[in-house]
Amino acid sequence: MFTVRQMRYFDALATTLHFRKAAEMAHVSQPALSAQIAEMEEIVGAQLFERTRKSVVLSEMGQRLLPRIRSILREIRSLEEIAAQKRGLLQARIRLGIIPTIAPYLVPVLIPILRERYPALKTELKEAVTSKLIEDLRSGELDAIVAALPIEDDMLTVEPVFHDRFLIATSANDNDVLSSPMTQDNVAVERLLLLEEGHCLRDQALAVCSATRQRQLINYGATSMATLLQMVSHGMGLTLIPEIAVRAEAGHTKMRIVPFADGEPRREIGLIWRRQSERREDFHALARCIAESAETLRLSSEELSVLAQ
Amino acid sequence: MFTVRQMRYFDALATTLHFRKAAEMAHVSQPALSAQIAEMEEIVGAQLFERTRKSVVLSEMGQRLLPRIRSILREIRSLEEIAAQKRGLLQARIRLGIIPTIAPYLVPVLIPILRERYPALKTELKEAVTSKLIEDLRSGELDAIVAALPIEDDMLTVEPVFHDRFLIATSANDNDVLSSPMTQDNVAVERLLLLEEGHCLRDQALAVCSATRQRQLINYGATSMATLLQMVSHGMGLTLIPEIAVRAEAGHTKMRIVPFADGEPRREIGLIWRRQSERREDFHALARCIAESAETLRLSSEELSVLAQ
DNA sequence: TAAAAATACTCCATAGGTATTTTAT
DNA sequence: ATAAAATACCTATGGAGTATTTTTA
Repeated sequence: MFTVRQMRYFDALATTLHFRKAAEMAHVSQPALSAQIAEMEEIVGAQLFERTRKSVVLSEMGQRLLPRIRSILREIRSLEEIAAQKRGLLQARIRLGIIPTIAPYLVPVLIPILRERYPALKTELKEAVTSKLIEDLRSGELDAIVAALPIEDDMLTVEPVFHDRFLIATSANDNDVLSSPMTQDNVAVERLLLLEEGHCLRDQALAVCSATRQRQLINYGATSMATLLQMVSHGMGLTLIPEIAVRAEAGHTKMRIVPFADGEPRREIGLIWRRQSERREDFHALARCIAESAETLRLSSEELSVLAQ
Repeated sequence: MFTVRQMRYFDALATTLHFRKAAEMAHVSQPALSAQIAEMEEIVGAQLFERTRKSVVLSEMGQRLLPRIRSILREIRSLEEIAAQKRGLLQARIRLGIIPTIAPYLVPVLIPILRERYPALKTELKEAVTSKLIEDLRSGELDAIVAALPIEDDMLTVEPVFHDRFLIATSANDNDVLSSPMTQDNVAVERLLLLEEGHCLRDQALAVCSATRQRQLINYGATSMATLLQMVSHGMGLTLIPEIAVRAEAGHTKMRIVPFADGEPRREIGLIWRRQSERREDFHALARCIAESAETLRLSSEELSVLAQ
């Protein structure tokens, strides 16, 4: 009979209706997936998918099997979670995804806290943009993710964990911000540097800085906060920096970092997991640790005044 | 995560609570099963079974997993059956178990009928005593079995298919049966030859021949109808022979075969499958073929009078 | 002809088997 | 001492990967 692996591949192919994409989703090569699908068809003695040049569609038999296989995979996932729920909180492995504008700042603080408080916990971390993380979360590749809200997904449960203020980062010899305090309206959009497409922070920055004048944008997407801030410190422009990133990034570069003069633009960071997950308690405990970690990254007014010089 | 195979082994071990027996039930060696259970425990990071010298018991984690795993295995079995239900009747593989006192006579007739009527059908046959067949049927190793009724099992559905008369077989030079026609009461129990323990026909023969005088039994169990009838034809005693066996067995041996003078003792043969099986239509079709096969094995009165000489 | 799936092949990890040891009563 | 499970060790197979061919719109 079918193996669990075969059913996973079947599910992927039924979802994508495309061998290469299904293989990608299943993290295997296309021939590996083809072989397993062929093996399944051999077993039932009938085609599961009808292939033509431009399309792959479920055969009648495939349609009959799909809901059952999905249901089995769901049950297996729930089995995994029950197995993970050892006695007690956070005693098992947790596979956590974190977006790139949080991970490098949060992780060095979070991990020691977890290690001290839950020594039996094994953490596996993955850094990727929100859309990729959500995909992996839904597929069961990850147990939970840390990302910026809002996230709307029927399959997922979202718990807000902390707020992260946006500040403005400019070159240290740039006096604009001192002469005329920056507001969300008067920020020099034509000098605004952004992360590359896909990062939620890029979109948030645009939303904050009255993105009506988007035509004037510098069309260069940095691949990480660190390179973005390198650019800023070399006088190439200015950018939004999340508060949690400041201490790590501002230390070794000559930058001026100031709050907005009007209001407090910020992003809300949440912990997200599959709705049917049986590990709610685990995730709540984890969320508390994350909130604590974020707290330690918050800047005091003394630090802020130094950075604004 | 677990493989289907591992879950099957887990189920077997949770059922038997004995590694060797579980391995037997799963048709693998004991170390193979041990290795897979160890692998599962490695995966969850906890013991699933607590082993002591005299007992294997489910751990707390094992208990938590067991119902889920059973449920997954049930779903997988149902998946198999849906897959087997190709369009149309008997188009798929059918794994059929038949008891040893039927198989050699029925199979040569049944197979050609099936091959002609359902050319797409793949049959896999297994011959074993009823208790073994029921075990394999329940475990999903077989799809259906042919055995003597009654069979009482909540998990199974029984369909009566045909009746099979019992006749008396004696050596050709044995004149007892001619001088005084045999009845179920006067049969010479002290000369009655039987199959070995485990065969239902042995018990039926005893029931037919007023088994009140069981002390006088010859304590020799033949391993098959053929050897039993060899013994009879060599004058070692007499035995009950099912009608379906007569033509095949009486041809090449010097035996006298006569009906009982009183009544018509007989066994009822049925087709049995798992209650939740989705292949009822397949099984009904198969039952019809079996009934037809049995019909062709029935003896005419002419044949009977020849055999009685 | 270009994209997609199938095929060919090689390699390695996994599961299986047999023989043997360890363990607990 | 004995029965049961674990371990050691070897083998075979299944599934993976890369490279390549076949297919069809």
